[in-house]
Amino acid sequence: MDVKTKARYEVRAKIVKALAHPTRLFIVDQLSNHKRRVNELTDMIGADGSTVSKHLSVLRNAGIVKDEKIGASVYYELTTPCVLNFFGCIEGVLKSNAELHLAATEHFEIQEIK
Amino acid sequence: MDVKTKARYEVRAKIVKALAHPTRLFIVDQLSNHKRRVNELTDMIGADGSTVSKHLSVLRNAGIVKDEKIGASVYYELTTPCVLNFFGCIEGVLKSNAELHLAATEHFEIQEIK
DNA sequence: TGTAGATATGGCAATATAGCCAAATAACCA
DNA sequence: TGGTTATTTGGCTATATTGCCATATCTACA
Repeated sequence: MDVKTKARYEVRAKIVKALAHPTRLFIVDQLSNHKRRVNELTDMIGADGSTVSKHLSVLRNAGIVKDEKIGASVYYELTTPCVLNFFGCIEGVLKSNAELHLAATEHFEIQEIK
Repeated sequence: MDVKTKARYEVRAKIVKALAHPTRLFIVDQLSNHKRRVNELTDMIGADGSTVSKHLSVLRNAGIVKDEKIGASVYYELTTPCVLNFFGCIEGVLKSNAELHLAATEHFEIQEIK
């Protein structure tokens, strides 16, 4: 893999990596409809404020969310609704996994009966 | 976030995490058209065979690829073409990042001229 | 059977990530 | 100004991930 190709995949991996955490997926999901204050997100998540703040900065560095300061609060919103497509993609994989698992289970049962 | 919701996001994060590496994105891309032998992938990637094998097992554990042994070789293929949608999603974020960056640059230049 | 080729696994060191606490910064208001 | 709230940052430890080497496993085939 040449240097240029490698760089290409690294840029893309950075974005995927930013989404690769349950809390950050939750945040993206919550931002799909409304802007939210850090505070609101912290309450929903139930983690330390500093932890949530760091997750938000990972998302911001990847360009997935942007922030806007209003008064003492900081509001976060999705940079582009595109990311929501990720959820559809994930569901697709989950669905196919479920089907495979079901098939495997059925196969196992048939073997048991034999 | 209650236990059930948390579990829900953890399952999804596991799949995203499996894709969150440049080499693994490359592999998925390569598998989008053909099945490939481990050997072929190793040659294309230019890493140690054991390294590639471990990346493949990460993808397999997440249900993203499946393997089939034919003779002495193991062929890998995508479990579902769904994952290819990920690339479209990523490009969407990259595009929006590029636009933001452009806008930020323009804004900076205007300020400089003032 | 023995040897070669293809793949997977165990183990290890380097590095990255996560989450908490404490402290810094910023905005608001009495 | 001083206190209060909202958010971020620094620092630390625990844990996870990566990638290489050496080694094991499996298949083919001489």
